[in-house]
Amino acid sequence: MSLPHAILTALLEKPSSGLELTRRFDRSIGYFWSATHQQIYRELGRLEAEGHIRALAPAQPARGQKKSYEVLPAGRAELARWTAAAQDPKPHRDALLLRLRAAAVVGTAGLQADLGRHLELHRRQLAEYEEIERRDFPPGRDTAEDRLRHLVLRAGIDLETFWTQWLTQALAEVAAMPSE
Amino acid sequence: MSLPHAILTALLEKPSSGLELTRRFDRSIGYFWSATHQQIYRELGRLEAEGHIRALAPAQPARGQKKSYEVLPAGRAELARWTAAAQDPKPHRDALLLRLRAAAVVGTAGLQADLGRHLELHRRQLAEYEEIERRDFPPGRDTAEDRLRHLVLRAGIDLETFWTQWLTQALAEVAAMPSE
DNA sequence: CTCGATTGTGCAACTAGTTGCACAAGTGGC
DNA sequence: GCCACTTGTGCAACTAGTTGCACAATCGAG
Repeated sequence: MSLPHAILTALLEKPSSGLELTRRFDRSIGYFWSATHQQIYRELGRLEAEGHIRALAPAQPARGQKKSYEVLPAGRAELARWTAAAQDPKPHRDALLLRLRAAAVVGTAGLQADLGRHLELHRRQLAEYEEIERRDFPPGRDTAEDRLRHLVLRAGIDLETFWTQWLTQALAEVAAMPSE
Repeated sequence: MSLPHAILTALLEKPSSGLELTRRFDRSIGYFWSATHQQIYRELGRLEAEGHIRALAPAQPARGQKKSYEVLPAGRAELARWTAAAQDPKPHRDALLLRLRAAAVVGTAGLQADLGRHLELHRRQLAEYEEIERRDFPPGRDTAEDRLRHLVLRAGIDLETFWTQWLTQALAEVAAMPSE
């Protein structure tokens, strides 16, 4: 139940419209929370109904027009409450690890190509995060907020680094046992 | 849509009853796929209806009794098909990273305790995986299946290692900015 | 000026996973 | 003998996330 809180965080960092939020969720926010535009619009509606956010009146109201939202005090309070509350980690599920384990039983035929594709995807993601790091966290800036945000980005970078290494090794293993 | 395939993999490794599966999902299978007993029973029913698995007749049939399942050829074929099929990685969501990012905006008050709790949980999980590694993968054994399964376990170990390190660092950062 | 592509917003239906409960059968203590 | 506890199985309702579609406004090319 964290999508509303992800949206509150994003809106506190910068008031945005649904589409702007969608873009930010695809970019930097994506490394700890992802959401489609449909989810986001639905949730914006709920948050507004609950009085946690409100739409900023556009210059000339018209249909099909950008609506920007800002967080109300009640929304900020809810986010602070949620952030401080104890929460159990969600169990993880990783289809790729499962497939490798399955391959130990039914054979590795056909697996290699997709492992390579995943490796490439993770490499690209890693490059993107490193680009964000260069742009948003140049050496020198050192406020408390920056250090926290940088720490979160580092998690994204280190995880992608791990996956590229692991997939490289997995590919080598699978290549060494042709189709079994 | 991978729970059925997780169950097929587990049953191929060793035919089991619903409860035995539940236990195995809580233990070693848990590091790449988790499921509750309710999910497992529901899915066993579906897999049986589809002709992918079948119940082994118990010695003396009675209600409320263990039913063991084994995989049929159709089930094995379906698992092989799924393993080889290209699949896009699922977007990840991590509430803890989100909370840290939120804390950069609304303050870190109250966060420290839960970070410590998570660190402890990951330490324990790590210890458990390392125990499994010692027990199931002693040096020397080297079949193809073993190498694949060991690789999967290594992913679990390395990820837990990463999280313990990251959380240690996060705790240090948060401690250095008291309540903000 | 107009038609097709893009931008921006949104509903509806579906799927997967979670939570809460129920109930039968066996097991150990008193 | 019976009551509380554990084991094993399962249904039903709910929640979160995904997929598929729709439709208005705007913008750029011919």
